[in-house]
Amino acid sequence: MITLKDLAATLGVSVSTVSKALKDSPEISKDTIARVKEIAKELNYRPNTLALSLKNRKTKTIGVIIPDILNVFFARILYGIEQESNALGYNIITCLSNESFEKENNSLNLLANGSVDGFIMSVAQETQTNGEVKHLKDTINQDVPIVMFDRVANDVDCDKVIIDDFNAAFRGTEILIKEGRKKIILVNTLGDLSVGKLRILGYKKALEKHESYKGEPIVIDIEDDKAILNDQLESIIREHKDMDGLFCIDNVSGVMSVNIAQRIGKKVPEELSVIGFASDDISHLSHPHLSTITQHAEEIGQQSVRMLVARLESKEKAIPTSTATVDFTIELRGSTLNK
Amino acid sequence: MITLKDLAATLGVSVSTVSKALKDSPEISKDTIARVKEIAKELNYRPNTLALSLKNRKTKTIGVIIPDILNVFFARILYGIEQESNALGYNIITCLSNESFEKENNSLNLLANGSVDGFIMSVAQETQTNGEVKHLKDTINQDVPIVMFDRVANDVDCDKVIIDDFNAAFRGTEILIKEGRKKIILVNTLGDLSVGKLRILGYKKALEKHESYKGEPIVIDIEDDKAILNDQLESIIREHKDMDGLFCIDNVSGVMSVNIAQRIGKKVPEELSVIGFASDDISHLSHPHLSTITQHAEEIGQQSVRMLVARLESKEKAIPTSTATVDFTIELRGSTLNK
DNA sequence: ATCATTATCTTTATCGCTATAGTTAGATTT
DNA sequence: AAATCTAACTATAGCGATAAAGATAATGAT
Repeated sequence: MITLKDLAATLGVSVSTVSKALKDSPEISKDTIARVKEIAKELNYRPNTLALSLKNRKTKTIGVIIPDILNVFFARILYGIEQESNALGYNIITCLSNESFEKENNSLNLLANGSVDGFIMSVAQETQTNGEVKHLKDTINQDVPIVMFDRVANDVDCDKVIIDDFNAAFRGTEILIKEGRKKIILVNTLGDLSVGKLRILGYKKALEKHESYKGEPIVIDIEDDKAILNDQLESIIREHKDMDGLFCIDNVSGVMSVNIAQRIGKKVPEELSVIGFASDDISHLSHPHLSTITQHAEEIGQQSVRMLVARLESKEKAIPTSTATVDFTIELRGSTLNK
Repeated sequence: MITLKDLAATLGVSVSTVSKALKDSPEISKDTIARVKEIAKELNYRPNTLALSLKNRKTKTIGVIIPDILNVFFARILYGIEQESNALGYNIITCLSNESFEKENNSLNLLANGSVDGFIMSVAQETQTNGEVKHLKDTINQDVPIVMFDRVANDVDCDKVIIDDFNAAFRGTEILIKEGRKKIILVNTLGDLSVGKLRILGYKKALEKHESYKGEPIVIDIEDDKAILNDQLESIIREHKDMDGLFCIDNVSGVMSVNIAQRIGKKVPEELSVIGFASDDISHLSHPHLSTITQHAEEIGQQSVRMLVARLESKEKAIPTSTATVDFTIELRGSTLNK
């Protein structure tokens, strides 16, 4: 690695002259500036970011903690985070918590010591289930700001970026109701994640609000294990012969359900209308294509970065925290009647 | 942020005493060690990684450059990289090149100045198409080692981790031949990526080798654009009425093809046998499920980390580079006759 | 009692960089 | 010609941490 010292030695001047020359300081003669820059280019000098970070007490680096990178929703968010970070001159250090509290905690501790200027994260499932928040609060108290997205801890005061899951599910359910469906079932693959709970609430609220709908809400919890997902869904579809509306709140079970229903002779959308949540393009993998409530995952990532950077670069230190809501869109395809 | 200096001030001792105490140095009395540790814990002291990296001239950080994080294959590899890095005590800085040479180049330049100890990367499509290698060689010449995975630059001398794509395609094609298929078509969605070329070669070689197969190889290039993939595939299936074997070399078109064929009345696997490449679980999204050549993506990531860390931590500086081949497995499901 | 030895700390230098505070020699002022 | 100024540098300190070298007092050896 080439350092200022090396350049100084080659040129026979002092280190500080080189440093200043590279910054076009008026203290240095044009001639020297030119010579320094030439040799710097020739030797391919690159300032050591570490040293700069140490000196400036900021790293221009964001720590990102993703619960599950194999989930396309999160992959897309990471994509958005990376894009926007880059645009604003920041790098990202990515950590994957794999839904584990311990890994999440480790990552925070490991990086909250000057390695990153702040965090962007979605809370791990385990953390959320156990209601752990101390590690999050501690980090913030050490003056390392956190922006949470999607899965947020309500009792932690920090910037947040969320989808209006309640409303999204409400609107999605309404579509089925307005088709005149009589028995609309919600299949929950999200366990007790905050977003899942909100979606279930939205679904229930919609059924409640529309007097035309006579039935009770039916929420069926199943496991999000790809090996058995198919079988679980098939059982549900076979058992509930009179089900004519199906609301799936993840991004795989909807596609599967359409395919299963078609195969076992339950016509979609005539006999069964299906709507799902989506953050990727697999809606094309069912026939008919799945109607979805589409989350703008990249936008969530971008927005998170913007909020964090705004805080990091703001002059006043104590801007109040805020929560941004990113829009969703409803994309109707062949699995519902509406077109 | 709490520093050694802070601890030293609180305790009324020197900075180096604190430093040594925290490392249980025999130079420091047990009593002092205890006092130091106690206050360090109380104030939640965490050593500044930046300062350590600067001092030690190593960062325990790996730069990872991923061409396309929305591709599940790469997401899985990242997953493997993160896991193994973590296990070996390394952090990762993730950059997404989005298949662009410029972004790839920028990332290398930005980090190859002491910010990372080495890189793990897959070459961007643009880089590969244009045959750019200078930036890669430059980085290595600056003593920042690179491990390339999957898409590798043949004329760069560095550690590599690959799938034996040629052999994988060869074996996959053989399965169709042995079923007695008479017209086996390969659909290429990978443009001129190195891995695509190898797979096509393997396919051709298999047809050539088996004298029982009379036809010529047919390679159809289509675009990997999700919006039109469906239509493109449907056209192919409709046009080639006598096609009875279909080899898809990415991880989506196979699933789509099975679904399309079934829908338009071409029975799978009786009239058309389909096999695809896969790195994820979408094979379950077709009916019958897609038979696949499965890449062990996580393993590729893990292996890459192991090779890089071995080089970084080796005493001798000039270990010769090597290329590791990660196994694939052939998983036969319902889209082929074999069971 | 004198010198060497320990135990236990402190000082200093260094990693690469920058900001601040010197230091020259030559030009300008009076 | 002495005093002042300015252009163009150099030296120093500090970011946080550590290793090497130095310091000091108490202990032990002879």
